[in-house]
Amino acid sequence: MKHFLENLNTSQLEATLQMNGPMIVIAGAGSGKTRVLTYKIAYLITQDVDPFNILSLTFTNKAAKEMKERITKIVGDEAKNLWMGTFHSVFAKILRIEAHKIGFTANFTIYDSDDSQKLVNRIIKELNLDKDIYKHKLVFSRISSMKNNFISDIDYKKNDELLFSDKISNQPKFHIIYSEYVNRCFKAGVMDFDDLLLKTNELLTNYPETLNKYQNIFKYILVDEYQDTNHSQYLIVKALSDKFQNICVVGDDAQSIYSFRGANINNILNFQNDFQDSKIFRLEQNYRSTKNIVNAANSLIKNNQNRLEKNIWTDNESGEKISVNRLLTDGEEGRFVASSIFEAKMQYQLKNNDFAILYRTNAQSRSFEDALRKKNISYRVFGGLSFYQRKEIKDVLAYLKLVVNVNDEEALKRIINFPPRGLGQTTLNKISIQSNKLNVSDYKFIKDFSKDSEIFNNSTKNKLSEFIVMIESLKIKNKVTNVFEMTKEVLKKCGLYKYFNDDESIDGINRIQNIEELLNGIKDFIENDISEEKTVSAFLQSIALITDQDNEDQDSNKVQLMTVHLAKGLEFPYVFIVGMEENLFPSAMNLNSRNELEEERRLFYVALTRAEKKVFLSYVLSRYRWGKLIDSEKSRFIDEIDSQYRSEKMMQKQSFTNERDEYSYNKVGIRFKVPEKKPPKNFVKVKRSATKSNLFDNRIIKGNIVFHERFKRGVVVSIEGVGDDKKAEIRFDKFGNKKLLLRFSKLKIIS
DNA sequence: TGGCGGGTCATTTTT
DNA sequence: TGACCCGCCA
Repeated sequence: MKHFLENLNTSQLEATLQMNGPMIVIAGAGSGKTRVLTYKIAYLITQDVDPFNILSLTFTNKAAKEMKERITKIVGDEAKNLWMGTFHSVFAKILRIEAHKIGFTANFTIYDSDDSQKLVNRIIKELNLDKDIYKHKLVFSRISSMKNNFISDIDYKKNDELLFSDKISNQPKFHIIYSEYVNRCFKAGVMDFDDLLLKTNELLTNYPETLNKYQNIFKYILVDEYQDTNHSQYLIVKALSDKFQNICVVGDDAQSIYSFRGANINNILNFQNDFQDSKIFRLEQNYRSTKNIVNAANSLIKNNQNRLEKNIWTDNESGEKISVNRLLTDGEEGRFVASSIFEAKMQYQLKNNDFAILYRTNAQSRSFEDALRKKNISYRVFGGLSFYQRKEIKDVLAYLKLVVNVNDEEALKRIINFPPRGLGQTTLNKISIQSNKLNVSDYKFIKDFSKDSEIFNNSTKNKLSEFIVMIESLKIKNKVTNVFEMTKEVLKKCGLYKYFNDDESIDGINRIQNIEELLNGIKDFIENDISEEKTVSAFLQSIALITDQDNEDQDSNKVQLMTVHLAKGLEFPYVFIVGMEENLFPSAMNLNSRNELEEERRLFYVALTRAEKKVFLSYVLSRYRWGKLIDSEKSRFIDEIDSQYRSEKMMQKQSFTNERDEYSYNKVGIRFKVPEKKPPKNFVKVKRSATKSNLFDNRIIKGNIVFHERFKRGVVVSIEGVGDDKKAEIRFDKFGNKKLLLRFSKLKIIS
């Protein structure tokens, strides 16, 4: 058998074999950086480095999982012992071990940004601050940015400069919100996403022996996507690697696109100054794209001043020039893309998933969805609400969180009156005031003090005590059973199942299905997850830091629609980059400084380099934004691509003006009449989707006998509506007549 | 207590 | 345009 290292080119091999000392791998798009990272770790293991001593940090759970699998294939099960994961998940694990040192218990729960924002919002209200001046979203993002820069609420109060800038921006009370937020999280025994990094830094700074312990564990540290690390992450990496200095970071400054979340491109630009005697490796051969695409991307990124010099090249074929297309409106843009996909599919026998449509903002997806649907091309929109962010799922999880950590304020607030049990806003306000006064959590106040309190009437006292009894009994049960049984118990005992079941609307049915999906997921966790623990706590930990991007049917044959940000790290044969207009891409909000504009340009660079075979750019002359038709002009980025790598086509003015899509166009841009519009058949729309459950079969016709997961067997009485609104009235054997929206109900046609 | 309607506000978002 | 939040009213 060929040795695994023989799969590498010279520069990849050099980077892989360099074991010790600080090193940086500057890896251009498509240059095999993941390969180097995996092989490097595999190589370390074959050189007798204990996997327990290797820490490998990635930016997504998916990336970590894939990398671990690939390493396992090379070195076997030893790979299971690697410390591999996202910054957040690895340090959450460590924080649980060390929790007592920083005043937490190992059972701390984690607030997602939704929880955090709600808390900030409540604090602003409680402090009687003007919500138009203190906008909770902005306040929270400032808190987040402070934490990411390792500025605690205490540091903040001492910093005259920051306090002064708050005065100038008319938000002098910001520091009060900040510290109240921090205190409330502490009292609730929760950490938010940023805390997982901030508290890790506090731990490593304040406890030298703990720092020493982890320095000795993590003898080798590898960081992927280093260009997107923030200051907090930088400090952690720096501290942990300080003893052995075996630090390897991999990244591409040209693909740094998350500065708005605190990522600091200077981390990668300054690496060589930060780490003395570091070695630098460059991966410059691109294996992904055609010469035209690589050269076009190079010519674009040259316009950035702030970058590391490199020369990306490829041995691949020249390929076609980048096609630049001007359309009249966003509607036409949609139809243009759909027709182009349709034609290319026919002409070259391509599949739907050979195509991706990338846009700057989620709101742009609509015109493409409409057009693809009309052309009967199935597609999938990525992004949007994830499964675990859905209301009904968060409700169930809130009960589980409360069982693990009764002090979790957001969890309690979420479910104390859900399903409704007569504990409304008035009661909650009273509880808040009292618990704040006594400086205890709401739960503790209700449990220990509400009985003797004069402020509640007897009926409220009874309801409160019933609630406490319910939670306490769940806690007892939780000691002896697993998360699956617990969830079923919660659904039954807390009235959730009944509540959702009583709702017979389409939404209600959909909710029940989501909850069943959750149960399936939990069952899967119990049966298949490698960790031995099957507790509620272990389950919550496993989902707290995941998004369900990877929860999808990967190989499904659909055109993929997503933002450019989401496309990072992916590749597609044919890529449409749409909305190439000033104020949209580059975004109007990032035109105020060179740094902002350069990030937009890097974003466009990322978009271009996703493509293997061909790139289509499009821009329109006027577009609907926020309900208004506004004039647009061509993005400056188009002209920044060297003209020898692009070919501009101006569509004839009339070519895409027909709203009803009776016309299409041929290769030279002349319109022709589409023979006849057929009703959509077999298309799939998964808008803002995250589950597989939204698939539906549009072939259903009157008279079909169908099977529904919940209502079992039934006969289709009638069909009404079209597209997304298509509904079927079905006479179920056991449940009577129901009208179901086909796009939600997983109906199987029996005959 | 919760349901409706009007006013407001709009990027990107691996955790 | 549409999603979301808040406040008013039943």
